[in-house]
Amino acid sequence: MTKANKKVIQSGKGVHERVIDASLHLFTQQGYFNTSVPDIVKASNCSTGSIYHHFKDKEGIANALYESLLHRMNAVLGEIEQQFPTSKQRCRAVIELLFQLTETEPDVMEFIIYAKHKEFLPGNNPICSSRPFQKMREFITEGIANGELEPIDDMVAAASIYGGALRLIVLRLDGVIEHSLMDKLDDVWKCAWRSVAA
Amino acid sequence: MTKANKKVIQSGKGVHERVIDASLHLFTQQGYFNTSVPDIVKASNCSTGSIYHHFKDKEGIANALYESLLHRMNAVLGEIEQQFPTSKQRCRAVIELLFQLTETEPDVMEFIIYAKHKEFLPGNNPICSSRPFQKMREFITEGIANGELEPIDDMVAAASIYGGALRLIVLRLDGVIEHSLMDKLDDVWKCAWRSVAA
DNA sequence: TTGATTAGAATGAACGTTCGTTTTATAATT
DNA sequence: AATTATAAAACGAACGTTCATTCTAATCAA
Repeated sequence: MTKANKKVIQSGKGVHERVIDASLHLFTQQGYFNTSVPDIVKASNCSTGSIYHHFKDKEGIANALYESLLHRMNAVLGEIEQQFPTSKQRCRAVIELLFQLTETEPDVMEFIIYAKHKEFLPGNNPICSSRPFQKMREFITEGIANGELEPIDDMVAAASIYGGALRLIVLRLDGVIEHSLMDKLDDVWKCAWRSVAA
Repeated sequence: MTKANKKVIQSGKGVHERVIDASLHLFTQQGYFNTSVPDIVKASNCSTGSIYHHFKDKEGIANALYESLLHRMNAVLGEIEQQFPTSKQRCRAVIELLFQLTETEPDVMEFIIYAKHKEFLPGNNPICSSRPFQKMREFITEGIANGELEPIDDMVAAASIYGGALRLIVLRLDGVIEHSLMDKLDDVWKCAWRSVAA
């Protein structure tokens, strides 16, 4: 890697957790292939041998990281499913979750969005980039099945909203459009969302 | 790389062009870091020395590839600017260009979208993923400046449409949502676009 | 012949991984 | 309670491999 990446994980946690934390940070900051195992060693405050005691190989770290985030994400999605009875409420909750994540845990969000990309993780893990969106589609499909949502228009509208949320996240991360315009778009999408799901 | 990637560039072209062609294909197929220089040697039917005679290093190949695509893209955008006088027409043309590219030259499109990602190209080249979108914003800004477009609503709407186009491309590439739904979304966006830019 | 281009073997640095050892934690025995 | 025994975990130097790059010889074009 290029320059010093000072963020060193505190030593209260165990090796597994420290490596996962460090990897999430390094992989999202520099990418998988730009992050060497020695980099992870330094950032996690663990030794090489210790890491290879807990993980099969470098790819194993990435997989464990993915599992960890998927697990967390599934837990949150499960809560949403429990807490909200209707499909509309659930969809809204997922969108709000995504909005919230972009602000509170950008690393996680970037991982969710980009993890599928060929050079972010070795191998193909199509699911990992789209878990919340998969769930979203489930909600929509169920809602249509039990008559909560109208078959065509609502589906398109909801999918449109969900697409909008994704777009917002992608663009915000990429810095393609500036923040003031982004805020206006936020309003547009929220307004559209309200009209569909209110 | 892992398996044989049979696509070999024809020998009618020169070294520079063959390497660029092969790199575009390999980088978009496998990614920059998964593509070794020997891979490029095989795919381009050039020798190692020949490649290093024409390019400074591997990163130089990626940069030249980027320059090449940027050049082509600027040419097309220039034509659009010449051909269409109004901002609305120009914006529409850019979107149509993007739609068209996803079908005729998926490699180029994938490059435009993903080139900025940390692991696709070394270094940061913020411009390269967003050239058409930059131009789009120019058109919008100009349109507002000379009164062609209404300051607030049209800007948001147009940006929304352009975001939609981007979203379509991203999602189609990722296969996140299936094609039938995608077609419906296409209709939604085209309809929205018509109402704004007609 | 001379300079530019091509060729591919040689090189050295960097990487992921392994391995023998040491340390720490837990259990068993006296 | 003190000592020994056993296992798990941590360590980091060393290894083999791969990669980008260089180098020297061969080839082509003028």
